[in-house]
Amino acid sequence: MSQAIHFPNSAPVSLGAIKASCAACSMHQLCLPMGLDDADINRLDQIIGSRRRINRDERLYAMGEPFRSLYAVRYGHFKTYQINAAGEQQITGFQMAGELLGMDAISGDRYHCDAVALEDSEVCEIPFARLEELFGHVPTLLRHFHRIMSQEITREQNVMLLLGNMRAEQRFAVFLVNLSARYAARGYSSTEFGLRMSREDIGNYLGLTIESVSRLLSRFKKQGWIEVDKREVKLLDPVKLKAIAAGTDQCAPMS
Amino acid sequence: MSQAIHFPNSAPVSLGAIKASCAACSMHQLCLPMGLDDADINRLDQIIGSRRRINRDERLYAMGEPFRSLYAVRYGHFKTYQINAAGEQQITGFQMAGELLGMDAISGDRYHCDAVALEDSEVCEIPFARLEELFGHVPTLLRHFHRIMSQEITREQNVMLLLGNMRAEQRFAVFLVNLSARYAARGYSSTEFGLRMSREDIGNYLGLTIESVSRLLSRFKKQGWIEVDKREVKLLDPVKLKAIAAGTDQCAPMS
DNA sequence: CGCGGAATTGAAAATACTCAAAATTAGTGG
DNA sequence: CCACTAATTTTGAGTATTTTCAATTCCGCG
Repeated sequence: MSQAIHFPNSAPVSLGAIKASCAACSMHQLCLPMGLDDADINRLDQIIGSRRRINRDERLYAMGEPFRSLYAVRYGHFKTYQINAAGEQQITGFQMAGELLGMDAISGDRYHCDAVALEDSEVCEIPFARLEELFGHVPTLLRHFHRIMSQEITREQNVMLLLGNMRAEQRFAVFLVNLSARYAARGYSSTEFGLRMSREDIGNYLGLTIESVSRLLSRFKKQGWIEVDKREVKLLDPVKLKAIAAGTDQCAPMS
Repeated sequence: MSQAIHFPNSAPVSLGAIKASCAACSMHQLCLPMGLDDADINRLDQIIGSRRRINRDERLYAMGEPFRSLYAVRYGHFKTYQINAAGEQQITGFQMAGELLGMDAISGDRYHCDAVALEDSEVCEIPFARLEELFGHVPTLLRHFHRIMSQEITREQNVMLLLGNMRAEQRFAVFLVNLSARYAARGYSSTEFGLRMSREDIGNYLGLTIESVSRLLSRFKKQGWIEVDKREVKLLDPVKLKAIAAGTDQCAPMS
């Protein structure tokens, strides 16, 4: 935890000023440069700031800080959460490599949530003012940026559906299936992965208590749908899990 | 309810091809043209399609339909909702004059939810392809568009917080206070307004049953916080309601 | 006047929460 | 590498909030 302290005025120099390169990045098919030709990728590269390393439990940005940059996750995992007046906290998402952070800040010039690394991670800083300049010259980039923002809107609508209409079992199945699909898209196993977040984080995200999450995990294990060892998870019956997640599962849920 | 029937293939011709005019629209300070100078408003006017009248219970667009246009509400109210594989429905928002519909469709070229009028309403059609062209010429417009999308993201994050962390009483207070603020911003009374949506819609939006909403309404009335007559609501103690909504209310909630 | 959708109210039931304690795991320093 | 401590997770029992089911009531409209 020694690096949990913030140095608001110190430049992010952990790795020197290593420029990020979209062209060379393994995530460029999922991230902002998706669909750009080489020339345009180079233009994007030129505006992208340095990489920045964020250690586990460190904050990338905090609610209320002035907004200057979006961040693309290079590797590692983040969580973003909101806190209201009463101190109630809601995790609004878990982000992994290739995903963009900070889009909720554009409207108010300040970040609207906190972003914290779940493990040692690295991000590319994307100064938003320069990105806006580039939009005028690279229409493809602008179009793709709109898609990404729109995707974030639909992602959140799906979470609203989850929180508003689903019971605990279904919520948890949706959570597992969603992680599975995202790892698959990144070339990782869709059936075996480590949960980067605590049970508490999962519960907060799903609108459940930590105890409920723990019970769910035990029950899914007992049913033979998953295997769990600490934070390592193995999906033994992905079809069943998908059915539960979709709400099309026939079998009555039992204790 | 005679208008509850849908005419999917009938052209929206109710008012002929009346062009919308942002400059003359009372909502232009809240809507897309916010902050544009007269010259730029004119350019926007030129691309904006005809007004379109949508009667109560009619659909403006349906999930899966190809996306071509955003819509700005001129007057009236809409609800947008999502349906998943199992037929579970979640209302993702209620939109009123000056608000934009369809931003969730940009990512996939198809609308991701249904939009239905809660009362006889009118929208301006904004062909998205032409709007994109205009972005290249009117940076102020582009910047404002990004703000609007970003605002939608934060709005949804707030709903996530509501659905994930709040009990029924607080959810309902948030709902009332939010409507109040939005009417105030439009020059209407912040303490007296009609609910355009059914109890069922409210419940669906807030992740509660219709019975719970009804009980909440009765309880708030009994406490002297509001007056209710059918769908007309009067906020008698806005301070108290705001405190409950913020979660900073001191008094223990009682039955 | 009567029908039908919408809303209210009551009682019973269920799901998930709270509180409490035990077990496991991770982190730290010797 | 081990021991110790703190943090996280699991499990159990009892409780509370909200849902479900059922029965009215209210209202708009033909």
